[in-house]
Amino acid sequence: MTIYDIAKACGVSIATVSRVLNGSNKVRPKTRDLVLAAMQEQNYCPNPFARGLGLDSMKMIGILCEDVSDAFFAKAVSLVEHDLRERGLDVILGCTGQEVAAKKKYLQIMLNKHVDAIILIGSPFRDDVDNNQYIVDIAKKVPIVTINSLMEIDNIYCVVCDESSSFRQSVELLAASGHKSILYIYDRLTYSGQQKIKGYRDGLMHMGIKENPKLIYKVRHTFSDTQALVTKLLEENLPFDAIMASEDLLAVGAEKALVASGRSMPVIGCNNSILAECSTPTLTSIDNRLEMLCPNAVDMVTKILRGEGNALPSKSIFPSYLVFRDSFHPDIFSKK
Amino acid sequence: MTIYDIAKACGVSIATVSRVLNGSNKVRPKTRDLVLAAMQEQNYCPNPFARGLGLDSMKMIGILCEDVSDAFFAKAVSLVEHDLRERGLDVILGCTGQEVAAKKKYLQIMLNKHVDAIILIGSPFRDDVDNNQYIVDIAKKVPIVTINSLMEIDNIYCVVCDESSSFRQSVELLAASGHKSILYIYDRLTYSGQQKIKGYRDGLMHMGIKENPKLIYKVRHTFSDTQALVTKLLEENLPFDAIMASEDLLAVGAEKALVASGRSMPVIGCNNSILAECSTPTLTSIDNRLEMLCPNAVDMVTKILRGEGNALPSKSIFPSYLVFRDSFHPDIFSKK
DNA sequence: GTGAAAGCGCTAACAT
DNA sequence: ATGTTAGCGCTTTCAC
Repeated sequence: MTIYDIAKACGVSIATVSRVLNGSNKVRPKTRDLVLAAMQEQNYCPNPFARGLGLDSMKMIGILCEDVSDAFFAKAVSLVEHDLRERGLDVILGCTGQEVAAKKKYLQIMLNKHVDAIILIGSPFRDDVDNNQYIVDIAKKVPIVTINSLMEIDNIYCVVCDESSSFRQSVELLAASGHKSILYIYDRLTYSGQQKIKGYRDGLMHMGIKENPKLIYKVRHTFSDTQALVTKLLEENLPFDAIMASEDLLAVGAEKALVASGRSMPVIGCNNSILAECSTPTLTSIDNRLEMLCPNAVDMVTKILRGEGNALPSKSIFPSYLVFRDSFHPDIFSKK
Repeated sequence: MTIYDIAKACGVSIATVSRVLNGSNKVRPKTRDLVLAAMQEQNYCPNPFARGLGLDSMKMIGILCEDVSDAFFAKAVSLVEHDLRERGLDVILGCTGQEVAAKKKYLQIMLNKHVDAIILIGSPFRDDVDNNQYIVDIAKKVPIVTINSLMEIDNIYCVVCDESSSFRQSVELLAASGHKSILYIYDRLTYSGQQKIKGYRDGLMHMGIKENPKLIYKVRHTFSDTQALVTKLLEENLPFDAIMASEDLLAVGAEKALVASGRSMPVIGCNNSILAECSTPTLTSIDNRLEMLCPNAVDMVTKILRGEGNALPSKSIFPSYLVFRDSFHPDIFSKK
């Protein structure tokens, strides 16, 4: 079933069929209806490869993230996919893992597949000169929209959440309620990771608290490692009276350690994920607004594809906010 | 950069270039090396659309699931993507949601995109005659491999986990340790959902326990609804002394209700997800072996694409197993 | 073993 | 408003 069959059936040329296919207005309504009817009847569907060949586009958007099995990325992919689909855009998914080499490979794969645009979720590159150069080159060939990652590169549009301010606010609320020795646990210093710790430090500074390097720990991105760490710190009697973590997963590990040791203190996580709801106590968490970032990113993509890229902000910053649950509430956790 | 450029640079015809591109053996090694070198040097990469047009294949596999933001689907997608990628196959992702109409639409989209195969994760269709007919038709046009869904349809290969037996085993272990009034909470009766409840019932029967319909509840796929339900049942003094749930998410909700009410009894979930590790108490859960199912499914896809489909089992069944954690251990939970 | 040439199904410039 | 035709970049007969 090709354009030729439809043309023949309607007694018109393939050009006319192609026109109605592409919604050209240079076709008489009556003819259009005729063609449309034939398409309907014969259940015609244009060959995407042929179309791709001609237009150099198959209306596919590459989505790259480190790991869809992670709740944060999974949610982002889900939101993005939904919105892209609504606009008739298909999603080709790549899970890069954390290695820079693999990420480059994936970008190249997307490029080779001639995707119309790439949405990068999370911070895929370090700020090494080399790596930046690489992505600069890619961005020259295909528009890139990043979600929660910031880079000042031509043809790259960044949609980020200002997590920093909520981290800062958290510190301030904790300090205001008497908790000034705040353990900070993080796993990685991606763009987002840097913003978070910056917020933590800003908060300390603003409250006139001197940063204590012994209260800052880097762990692997696992629940159990964090649990083990906090358990150890508690045993060592490291003096801290609150815990903040860069991710819910880590925060939950910390909570487990607290519960096991019979201790209690405020804990604040980030991502406002299902883990925050399920954990015990339920976890106060920073919501980084994927529900806003993702649609916004998709919106940018569609505008870029319409050629309206130059009317778009290179950075869009959304506010984050704190969702209070049992692990910390500003009212109830004041030290007496 | 096209095949013509390479041909010109090597002083051969495009046919020869095409041959080395496709690994034909009808080309002299020396010529091959020449062409290969030129490709390397000029950084040539074949246009996938043109290739697609000729071969009617872009080496893309459609992956369909209801919702990647769900931990179970996310894990499956992650595993499948990884293995497909290893074989040079790309993933085009579709999140269908639960409505049958949407699922049909997505299948059609994949068909229209001329994917080489479709991997269906979870049970997408009910067993209505109509719906089956629909997927029968699709399966005639593109091979389908399902993960954790069973349908006896030509050209559909099913890779499933026998969750039933672990549900049965769970009931038996519970009963053996004195817990014979087992609350069963489920959200949906997909293929997998049916197997699970069947296992529950088989277990009861095997242990000579009469099934009590008042102990079986259907809830929405949310943590909080389950929590609310169990809280209510506890308040009503419904007599049950253990809880099984079709999913970890529900089981965690049940645990929350128990903890809040100060009660304690065995709880068993399913999926062995991160939730099972993070919850309090940690959740005994049934592992449905995605790590085995997914690679197996991908393996089938590659074989089908090589034309070895007829040498493949139409159903592959993997065993599940119980992972014991704090919420139930056969040794420690015996009623005295 | 290699080349010439005919498609694959569509888009778009050009002609009418 | 509609038709003709030349590509798009590759695969694949069919000759040689």
